[in-house]
Parts: sequence; structure tokens; C-alpha cells
Amino acid sequence: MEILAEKKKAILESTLKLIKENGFHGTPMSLVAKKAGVAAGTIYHYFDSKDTLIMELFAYTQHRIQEALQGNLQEGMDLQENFFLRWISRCQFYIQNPDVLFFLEQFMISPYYARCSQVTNERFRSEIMQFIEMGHRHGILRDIDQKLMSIMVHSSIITAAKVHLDGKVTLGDKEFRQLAQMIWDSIRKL
Amino acid sequence: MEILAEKKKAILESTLKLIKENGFHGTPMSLVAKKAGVAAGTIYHYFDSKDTLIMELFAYTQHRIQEALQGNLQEGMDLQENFFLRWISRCQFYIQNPDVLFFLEQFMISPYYARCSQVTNERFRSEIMQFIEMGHRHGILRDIDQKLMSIMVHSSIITAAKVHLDGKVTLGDKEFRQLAQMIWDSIRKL
DNA sequence: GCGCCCCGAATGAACGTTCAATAGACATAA
DNA sequence: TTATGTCTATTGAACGTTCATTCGGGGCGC
Repeated sequence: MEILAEKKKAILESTLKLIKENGFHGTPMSLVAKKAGVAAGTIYHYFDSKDTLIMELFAYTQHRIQEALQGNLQEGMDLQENFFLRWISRCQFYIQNPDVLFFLEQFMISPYYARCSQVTNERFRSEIMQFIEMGHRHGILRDIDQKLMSIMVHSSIITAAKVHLDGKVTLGDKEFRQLAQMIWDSIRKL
Repeated sequence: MEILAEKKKAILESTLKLIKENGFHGTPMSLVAKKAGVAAGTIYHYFDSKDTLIMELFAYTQHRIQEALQGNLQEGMDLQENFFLRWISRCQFYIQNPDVLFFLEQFMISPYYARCSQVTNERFRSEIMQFIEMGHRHGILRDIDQKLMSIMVHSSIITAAKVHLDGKVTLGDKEFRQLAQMIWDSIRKL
């Protein structure tokens, strides 16, 4: 994700926002164009088709997530604190970037997702996976398939963020720590 | 959900299957008609619009879930066993009815879902909620909002079923019990 | 003049929905 | 029994709309 042309970035961001508001299929290219302040044809200068636009949007969001989440780990932190930090900061990232969250949700259950390579598929969960590998090496996590565990953890994060954003239940700092504790207790050996 | 006219049921079932295969918006009414063995116009005899069809499909699946899940609880079962049974049997229901699972997933993140009343919204999670209320009354569950807890539990079930169906990780009996144990440890007081 | 970026009206396909027409079931009247 | 009318179930071609995509052209830097 080098320096993106202004317009290309505008198109990606507009698509992200529109998908959040109108859903995946309630976002015609014409609307994207209008919101991005470009002509319909311009989109096709940067993207082959709507499909490619969406695939690239996935890569783009992955990039944003990784950028936001790296570097909030200090040395010598104990494993539980490390987990809490990762769980809560990712949850807060989704809450602060609801458009990314909504897009990912839609994307992950769409046929597009299946089309990405396994690797691409999982990169956006990588820092969770990384933690789980470490935890296993230390022998403090349950003996459960690591990929499965990372999917379960990630799903808990997404669910919590969604509940918060929907306003179904109001979550404060205390609740986030409680949730992280729940998930932590579900993956560690008791 | 009284005795449904043959055709009405055929339309609902066809829609369910098509949505699983082609996604929510890859299922035009024309395809539904063909698969159900009726003419396009016939659908509109039973449903006002595609929207209503989908809303009724939600009610229909709710009904199927409740029917399948009621009555697998025996008296005098201890709470943990009770939870395991509920968790695993719902997970297995989703695995045996992937079309229901896929539909629910799509439905829950669509604007349709927001349009249902809160009550309708939550009825299909009711037997989980019911368990959590009971657990709280017994004082064995963590002090966390019950609705939140039930959403987290349900999301874990859906995630596990999906992982299994996607073939990302193969889950056998042992794995289901391990997962149920994980979730159990995440909601009970330690 | 060539290449790049950009425009937006035009195109054509796909889709949800409508409707005039048909068929059958059932009842009533002759 | 036959004729007539009514009501519901069903059909599928036709309609109007929406949408992704195309394309001929314009501006601008080199």
C-alpha cells in the first residue's frame, strides 16, 4: 500500500463509508463516485471492476488495522497483560473505525472472502495468531488447534465491538476488561 | 407457522438454499421461482415483496431452530452438563443446517435485522438467554450483563459451526467438548 | 503530438414487480 | 345434469428501474 493517488484513496474511503451505511449491495458505483467527488468513469481508471474495488478495499483495511495495532506492546509484559492489551486495543480499533468493522463482517461472509488466498485471508488476524503461538510455546494455553483458537478470539472481539456500536449494551472500561478476562480464561489452562 | 401451503414452503426452502449458495443478493426472484418450481408471479401471491419474503424466512428459520432445540433437556441435570448440551446441540444444529446458519449470518448483519422488533430479534437466542438467567439465579455465572453474555455465547457457537463447515479446522466430538468447556469457563465464576 | 488523468452521458443487462389471461374448484340456479 | 358465476391459484411475458461498465472526448504536462 504505497502512496495512493489522492483519488484512489478517496474512492476506497468513500466505498468503506457507504458500505457501512447502506450495506454491501446498497452501494452503487454511482454513489461511490459522487461521494468520492469523481466521475463514474474515473473509478474504472483505478479499478478493473466493482469486484476488484472490493478486493482491494479488503487489502486496504488490513493495512489500516496492522498499522494501528503494531507498536502497542512493551517488552517484559506478562502474558495475560499482553493478551488484554491486544484484545482491548483491537476491540477499540473496531469501535473507533466502525466502517472497517462493518466492511470486514460483510466481506468475511461473502463469496469474495473465499476467493482470497489463505494467506491473505488470515493476515488481518496475524497479531492475534502470533500471540497464541507464543502462549502455546510457553505452555500456558489449552491444547486446542491454534488457528481455531485465533478465530474464536477474533470473533469475540468483533462481537463485543458490534454490541457496543449497536448500543445494545453500553460498554465502559470495566466491561472491556471483564470481557478480555472472560476470553483469557477461555483460552488459558486453568 | 401453521400448515404452510406446499408452494409457500417450497419458496421459503428454495430461497434458503439459494442464499446459502449465492449469497443474499445473488438470489434473484427469478432463480427462486425456478428452484421452487413455480412462476415468478406466484411468489407475489404469497409474499408482498422480496423484503417480506426475507423477513418471513427469518421467522421460518427461527421456528425451525426452536423446534429442533426444545426437548433435549432432562430434569436434574447439573448446570455445566446443561450448558454443554445446549451449546453442542445448537452448534450441531447449525452444522446440520448450514443453509439456516448462512442465512442467519447474512440476516443479522443486514438492515433487515434492525427492522425487526427487539423481541423478534432475540427470540431465536431465547433458550440460551433462558439458561443464562437460570445460571445467574444460581449465582454461578460472572457478573456481566445477561444480554451481552448470551450474545457472546451465541457468537461462539456460530463461529465454531462456521469453522467446521468451512473445513478450516476439522472438529470432532472431542473438539466440540473442548470448545463448550472453553466457553463454559468464560462465563462461570472461577 | 503523445500519454495520462479525468469526465459523464450512453449502453445494455439484470432485476423486482405487475398484470391480463387461464385453469380449476366450488357453489348456486335453472 | 348443465349452465353460470365467483373466487383463488397460477402463469410468464412485459415493464420500468437500477446498476455496472464503456467510450468518445477534453484538458494538461512534456
